[in-house]
Amino acid sequence: MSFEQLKLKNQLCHRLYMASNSIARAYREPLSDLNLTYPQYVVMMALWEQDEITIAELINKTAIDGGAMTQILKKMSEKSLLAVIKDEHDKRKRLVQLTQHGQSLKLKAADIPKNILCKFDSVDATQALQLMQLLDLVVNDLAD
Amino acid sequence: MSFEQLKLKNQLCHRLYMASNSIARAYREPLSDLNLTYPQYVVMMALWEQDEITIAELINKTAIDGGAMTQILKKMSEKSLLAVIKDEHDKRKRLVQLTQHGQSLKLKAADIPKNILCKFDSVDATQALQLMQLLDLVVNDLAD
DNA sequence: TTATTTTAATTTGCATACAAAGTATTTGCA
DNA sequence: TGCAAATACTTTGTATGCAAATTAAAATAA
Repeated sequence: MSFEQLKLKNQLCHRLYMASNSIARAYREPLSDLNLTYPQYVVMMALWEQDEITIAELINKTAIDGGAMTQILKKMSEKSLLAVIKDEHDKRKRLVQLTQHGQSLKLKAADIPKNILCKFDSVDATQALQLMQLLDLVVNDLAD
Repeated sequence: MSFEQLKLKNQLCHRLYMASNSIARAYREPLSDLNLTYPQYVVMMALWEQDEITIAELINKTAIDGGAMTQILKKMSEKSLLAVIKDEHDKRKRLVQLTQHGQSLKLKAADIPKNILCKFDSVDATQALQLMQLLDLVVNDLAD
């Protein structure tokens, strides 16, 4: 039996694994200038879009695991990028708030997406969009 | 300034991050029956295709990090799925060899791909193929 | 109101990623 | 031949990703 379905070349998941790792690796260098890891950068992007949201909302926006989020926020807090403050209305919740420093970093980050995209010689804008749409289908089908 | 390029909805990388995590999570349950993690399953698939290859070749096929590979092989060796043996021709190299148990697991794994694919209600075979081709472009563009 | 359930976070233990440093061999070149 | 450079791995330290257990507080039911 050939077991075609078990060959690596036919594995969508393995492609995603490689692509996700490759692209995250590509971000490492530009992000190291900002002293951010990729998940930390994702948190920053979420907060630049909407500041002062609960941890649960941040988890929802970023799809970062809750247990990891606690650690990530702790480290980012130590770097004075943000502060985690209590929600007076609901003491179970905590709000995440960018510091001045965290807000100002947005300007320095503005060029990063362009610097990553220029590494794609074989993928044009149309294909990138198509790729994102297909990935959305995958994520939605696997949600819950 | 709107900084459209920094919004999460426009990030290819974040899509890949979510999709890769989602699909790896989907594999957890079926793989737990085989007592395998996803990266371990990738190693098994590589070895089912070609047994008795060097660690370097295994790293090349799977795109798993070298440092991680050492640990993964150690755990898999402890589970008697494979053995890491010396290459007599080049003492720097080590060969990875499936055990009988490791080989026989292929039969039990044969149904896994089908069980994952059936979770995709919105992605047909054509789209899955297209997605894999686009991911290959991304990986190739980012290689080295 | 009190007990039960649900929600929001944190903690813990295990398994990778990854960069960088270290070790053992082998190659290649002067 | 002898030694620097390249290879093949392993080790170490940091940062997640994830499931499961735990803690605290709010919501809901009896």
